[in-house]
Amino acid sequence: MPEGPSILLMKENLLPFVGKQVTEASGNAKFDKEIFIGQTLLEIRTFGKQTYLIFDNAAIRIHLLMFGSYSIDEQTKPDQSLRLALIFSTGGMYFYTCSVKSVDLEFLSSIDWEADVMSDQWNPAKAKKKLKANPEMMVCDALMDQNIFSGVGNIIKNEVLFRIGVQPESLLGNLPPQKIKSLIAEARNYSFDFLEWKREFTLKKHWLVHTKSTCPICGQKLIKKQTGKGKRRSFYCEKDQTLY
DNA sequence: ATACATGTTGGCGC
DNA sequence: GGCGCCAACATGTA
Repeated sequence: MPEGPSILLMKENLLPFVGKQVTEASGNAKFDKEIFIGQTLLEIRTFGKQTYLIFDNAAIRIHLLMFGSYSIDEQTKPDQSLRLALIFSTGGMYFYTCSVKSVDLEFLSSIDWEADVMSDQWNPAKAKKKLKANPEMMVCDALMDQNIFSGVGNIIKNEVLFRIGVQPESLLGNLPPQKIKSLIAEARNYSFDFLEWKREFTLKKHWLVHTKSTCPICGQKLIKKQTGKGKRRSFYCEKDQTLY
């Protein structure tokens, strides 16, 4: 489920509940669910991989992490994995094996919404500044950094780096300006391609390097390696992706 | 069946 | 106190 585009799709699916009143709240998430009963869901906002269900006095923050999932209108998984269920007169939303907590509305204003690569508020110039401030950082870590590219996950990371022909362990400070530019542009572009492919259930078919073994350009064997401080797996072509 | 994976956090040691 | 590294967690799949 979890990279930014998938979360945007989840939001779309939850949208019919906006304007509706919560009639029941349950699940094993450890926070005061009762206070949301009788409250109207005012808005759903996403920030990268996070989702905020916004009510009058507080918001519920949901993060699917690696294995989280959700369903609508019907509980589809064992009770034990149900973190949160919100029931409305028109149906319900169910969240499983994820991080759920309540945050006050003030918290929302502390979020740097301009860091969300899929947001209308996405600010490429600001991203550029953040990259400039970290010349020693590897580009693979930069892409995964939720303060810089909120919403980007490991799949997007691998595909973006292939698209722009940059080796994952390249240092930001060594990247030529036009590579920085395409890095920022493709982080957003690929996320939207991901969104459309995911919507059509053809995402995997479009992977060029992620989980692949040969380079689609030169046919050479791809390198599979844990890279960066995050030690997340990278798939890349030594020939078609330059180490800066 | 064992290992690994679309992710983050909290705790430990320095 | 702050930083960095790593274990822990959770579930489906190969």
